[in-house]
Amino acid sequence: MLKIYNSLHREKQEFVPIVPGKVHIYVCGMTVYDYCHLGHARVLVVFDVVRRWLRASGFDVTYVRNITDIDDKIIRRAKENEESIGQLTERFIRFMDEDSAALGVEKPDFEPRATAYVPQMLELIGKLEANGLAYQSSDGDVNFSVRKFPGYGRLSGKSLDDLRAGERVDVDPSKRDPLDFVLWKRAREGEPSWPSPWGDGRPGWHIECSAMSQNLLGERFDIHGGGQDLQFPHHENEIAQSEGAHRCTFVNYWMHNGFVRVDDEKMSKSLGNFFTIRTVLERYDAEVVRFFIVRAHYRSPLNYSDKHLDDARQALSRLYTAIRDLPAPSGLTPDWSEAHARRFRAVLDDDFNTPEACAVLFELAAEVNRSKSSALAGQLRSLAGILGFLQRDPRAFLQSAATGQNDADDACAPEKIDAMIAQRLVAKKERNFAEADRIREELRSLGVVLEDNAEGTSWRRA
RNA sequence: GGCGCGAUAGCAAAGCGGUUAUGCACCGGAUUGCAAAUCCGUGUAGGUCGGUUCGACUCCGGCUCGCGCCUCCA
Repeated sequence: MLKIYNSLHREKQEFVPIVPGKVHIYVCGMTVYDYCHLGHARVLVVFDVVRRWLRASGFDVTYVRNITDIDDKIIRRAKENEESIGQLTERFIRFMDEDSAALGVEKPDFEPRATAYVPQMLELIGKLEANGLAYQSSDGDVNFSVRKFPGYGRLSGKSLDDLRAGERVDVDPSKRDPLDFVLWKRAREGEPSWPSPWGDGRPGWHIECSAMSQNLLGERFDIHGGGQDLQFPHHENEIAQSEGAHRCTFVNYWMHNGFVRVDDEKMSKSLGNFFTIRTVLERYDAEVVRFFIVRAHYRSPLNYSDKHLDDARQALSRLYTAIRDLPAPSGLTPDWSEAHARRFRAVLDDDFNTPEACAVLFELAAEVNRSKSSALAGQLRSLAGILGFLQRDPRAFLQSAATGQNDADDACAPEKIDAMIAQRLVAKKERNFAEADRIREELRSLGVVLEDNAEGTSWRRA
């Protein structure tokens, strides 16, 4: 029985899908005007794991992750770059696809783009107006009237009056309440716009997700996810819009992943302390980055540093080492009756406890090392596969370049390493251990570790 | 100011009212020509002050410190 921590109720709840056997998930994706950073990597990976686990649990999952391809920052960036909005967004969508593929994140079933759903947004705004929840202000924008929606603030645990007291932005005098948010922005010179009953303009940010989720998943669906920073105001506003228009519960389970931090501060664009995924991938294996993310609980903060990634690499190496010399094809289905698999299932069913699931994998790895059992090695591989790792050829992983190293570097090329191993073997046969050790030390200084065993000598990168 | 989250060993990170988390690092032993890998084993915890309890890292309260949201943000 799966339990999910529901942000809406601040407690773990038994997961009951709306339609038995089916799960509909919507996750807020990226605004595509720049490279994805590690914070984005975390949302991508966290909900990829959620999706994989639901599927492994037998659910038929429909997973939607949207793309915001029109907003203030996109317009500004395109102007700065002197390119069209389409050129800018297409490029960063491609980069996002590359980054997520590298991290082992499966493509969502649907990746709706905001610009393709403007008619649906207008329809939704029309409903809100008809329900007395939207009004056009004197400056032409259409706003949502938060005071008219009784449940406003429930998800974020805020009351309108508390929010008011903490007001930190200049009040827009055209709004009836300072917290009213824009549904439709009137057209401005030099900005893209669409025709609408309220005049030419473009959509506000929040209305996108309400329109796209409704069109792809229905007026009510199972799980809505996103980063913690979207809880307020974005998700609060989505609830107000969707429930205000349809008069029914919008989402049953709200899930929010914790932030990635740098030096105990949130990694964000505004703070300028972010690392892009591709920068990190220049120095670390993508699977290591994924493992680093999965090893922490999705709701906890995750501190980024080279040291932590080095640690993750060592840990993942242990798992790959366990299956290195045993025939364990990838792509197997776990034997769910086996003890480790049962524990693995139990901990993931408890609000996706991936750190505990990793602990189970390490215990299983120790068992594999003791027993040399191919069946257990296959079990290890198939369980790890559910979390999206341990599917590569173990040698390929262990011999892949570690931090700051490069396969193209002559001294580190595999052929060169093999040649030196052959030389060392000759020295060993002649019982010239001084020479054998010298060669081993030379490789060691190049970051290559030799391991002698019954079958011969194998190597890996430190 | 309002609302919320957290404080676990050298580092990272979980569960749990009493019995080994786990990984990295470290130490001892086995193994090895010596190593590495692996196995066996030891050690290192639970911010602070109280309370509940036969018993608390785990529940409750105060305090201290840190973080987040309240403005765009995954």
